Amino acid sequence: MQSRTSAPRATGGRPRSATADAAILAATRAALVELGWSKLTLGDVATRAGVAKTTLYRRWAGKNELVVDAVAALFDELELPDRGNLAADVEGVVLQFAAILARPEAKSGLMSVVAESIRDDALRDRIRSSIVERQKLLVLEGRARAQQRGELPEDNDPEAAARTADLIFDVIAGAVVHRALVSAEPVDADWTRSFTRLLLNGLTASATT
Amino acid sequence: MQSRTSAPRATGGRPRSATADAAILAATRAALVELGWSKLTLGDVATRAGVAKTTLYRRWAGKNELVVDAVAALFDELELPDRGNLAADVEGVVLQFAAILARPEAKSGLMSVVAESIRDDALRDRIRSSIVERQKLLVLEGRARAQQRGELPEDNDPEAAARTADLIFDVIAGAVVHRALVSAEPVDADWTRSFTRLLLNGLTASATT
Amino acid sequence: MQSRTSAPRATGGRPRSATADAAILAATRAALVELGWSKLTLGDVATRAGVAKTTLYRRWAGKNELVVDAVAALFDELELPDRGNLAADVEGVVLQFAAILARPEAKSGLMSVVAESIRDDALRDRIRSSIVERQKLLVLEGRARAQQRGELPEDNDPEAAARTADLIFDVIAGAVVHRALVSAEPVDADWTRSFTRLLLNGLTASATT
Amino acid sequence: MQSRTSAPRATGGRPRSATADAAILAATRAALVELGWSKLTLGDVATRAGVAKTTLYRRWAGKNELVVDAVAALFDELELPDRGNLAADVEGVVLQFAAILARPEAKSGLMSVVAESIRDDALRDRIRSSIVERQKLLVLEGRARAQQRGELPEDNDPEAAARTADLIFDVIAGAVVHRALVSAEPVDADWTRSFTRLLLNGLTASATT
DNA sequence: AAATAACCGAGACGGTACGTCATGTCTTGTA
DNA sequence: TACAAGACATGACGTACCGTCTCGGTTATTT
Repeated sequence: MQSRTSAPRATGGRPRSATADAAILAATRAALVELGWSKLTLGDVATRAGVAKTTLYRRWAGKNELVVDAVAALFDELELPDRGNLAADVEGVVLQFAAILARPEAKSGLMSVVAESIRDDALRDRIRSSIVERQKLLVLEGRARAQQRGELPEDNDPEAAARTADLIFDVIAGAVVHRALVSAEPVDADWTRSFTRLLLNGLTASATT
Repeated sequence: MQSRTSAPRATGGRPRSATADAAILAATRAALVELGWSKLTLGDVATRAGVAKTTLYRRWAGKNELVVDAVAALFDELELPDRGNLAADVEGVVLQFAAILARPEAKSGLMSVVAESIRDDALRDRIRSSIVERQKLLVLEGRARAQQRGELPEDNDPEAAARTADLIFDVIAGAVVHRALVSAEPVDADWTRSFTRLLLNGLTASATT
Repeated sequence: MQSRTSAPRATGGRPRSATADAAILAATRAALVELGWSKLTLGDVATRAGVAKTTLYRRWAGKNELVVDAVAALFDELELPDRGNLAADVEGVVLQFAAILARPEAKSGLMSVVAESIRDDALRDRIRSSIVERQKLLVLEGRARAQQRGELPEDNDPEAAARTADLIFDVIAGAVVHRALVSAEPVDADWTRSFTRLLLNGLTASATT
Repeated sequence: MQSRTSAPRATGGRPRSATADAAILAATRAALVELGWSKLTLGDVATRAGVAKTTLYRRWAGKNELVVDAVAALFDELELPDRGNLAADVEGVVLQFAAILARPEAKSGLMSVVAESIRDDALRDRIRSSIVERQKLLVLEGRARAQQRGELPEDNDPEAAARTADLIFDVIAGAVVHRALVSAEPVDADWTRSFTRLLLNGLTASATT
């Protein structure tokens, strides 16, 4: 969502085309759907967006950064409406997450940038800040809401609470991604219900153990 | 683990060098460590292996297939020694899996080929048969062992049992991979214990629900 | 002498390097001398010229076209100074032609492109327009001059005159090339005088026959 | 016409297949017609001849030598029947030579091997002995016959006679080849008659000059 | 209004890797 | 020992993209 050069133009000169960014990101997603990550070329994206290749390089450092931004936009729609109880909230976020993962532009792009991020710390940070943290916030928000409802106990030890939140996040995100992209099976209502039951039972039982 | 052309040479002609395969896979892993997936080139692998590029293309269709085979070999060492009880068994396999994922050749390779497999069904099958199914067998084996010990009830409904096994597998593999590669946090004894407690509590509680 | 894309760039974009063409053709001739046609590679020419291989392919379709242009440049120096009489003119052009053929870059290149042109009409046209026609013009010019001097009769039948010119041209060019490249004997003053006497005697005698 | 290893097999072992040589040369000519010199590959020739590539390399050093032999066989049929007078003899040999040059296997092969021979003395000797000298003999034979008939004077100076024969040979062969392969015009009866008149008039006039 | 400055399109540039092909050598098993 | 089959190391092929650069031209702000 953020162009490479975060600092706004200091002084005079022609301002950057406002529409170009959106066109480029849309073109990137379209190219991801048609070609997939590995066949996607920046020249092709530029052509699709009706933009010169140089314009593209002026705003993003490379393919990775561009695709992160293009995919991150898909996660803007993630939110956590209050469905009344913790189980329903979890099922809601799982299904929402799965719905995004089902879209081919997310499928093709997400795993590829994660793969690249393994050897590129800057890219990992970019992914974390624009995609992962946004998901994690939902977990924290859901827990706070459940604590307000009395479904979960208050945090006595903040550090332990953070560790638990990380664990839960890895379990949710990991399981859904693995189901959707590795096992390539649908994340449907049945699976979601079973998974949620497993997770919440584990949580409440662990809390008392 | 398996070259592209599985059928052995029918008739005459010089047989394929037996040592070449191993040299190529080793060179591929070395290149993965040094360069990562995206910078790895087949020409470089050929040079490292002391082999002609054509020899490489004669045996694998491309980079993806080669890397799958090279990475799959890492998972050969996965096994499930009987540690006496279910929790210990789960912790054992999680740590073992995490140990493999911690190796840079696995890190770089695994996610990349999974990302590519999204648009390539043949590749997905190859990954499934040579990597994923091998992991899943451990889950099934662990469950059978736990049932023998009386830690888990016998399967009444085989179909439901299969669904549950799939769920557990996605949760274990997904959580470990997400922790290790996305969150980039260590899968240490602490985390493993917490995760295992969550999983097993969830399982036993869900079974009675 | 002429790059593949004769039309100059219509609109914007970086202009083609002006010096590249000359550098490439010179490098081609140097490589012809050192390596000969069959060992000459475009990659090597590109390296010698300090130019990328793609630049080379952007301007010429392949080895044949490049070598034709490189060799054709050698024939730019062909001219027909007025030596006062027909015999001297013929001897002059024969010796000039032979001097070019004696240069190793011409030797290696000319026969090879002619050989290739047998199966490639476009190449034949290229050779004709940039090499052969230039030689033929000298024959026509020499005849016109001889007619002005009264050494040859005026043309009554233009068509017959054209046929005769073609014949003379094939005889001169063919004999010189065959002597120089097939027989591999020197085209020196003696041979040239004998050949010219044979040709001119044949011409004048035939005209009256 | 001659395999590389002229010495017959000295001792035991499986004898060379007698039919293989002929099959290979025929396959070479067929490939020349279909593909031309530059696209012809030894592997393809071997396949066409139903022969292993190694067999081919055992008998010829490479593409050049093979093609020379294959093309040379075409010139076996050159002969000089006595047509009664010198002009008819010359026209006969010109037309015969042109008929061979009109065959696509000769067109494609001859110029190419000549081009290669420029940088390869061994190849030049091979061409000379198996192709060029055979043509030159016809010139000498024709002259002897004309001298017997009284159409040409006897040789007083043998060295001068040899020089003249060389000149005539270069003129005939060069003109015909240039007409056929460079100008790409037909060597028909008209052209042959004109050329012969030019040549013989030049010869007789020069002799008296 | 003029000058300045950064943007824009187009496209050529030096490179790198691709996947294929041909060369000439070698290793098999069969005759 | 020669043969057919075919794998092998080597290295050129022509193509596609990479990321950079050089153009001529186009907006904006600053003087």
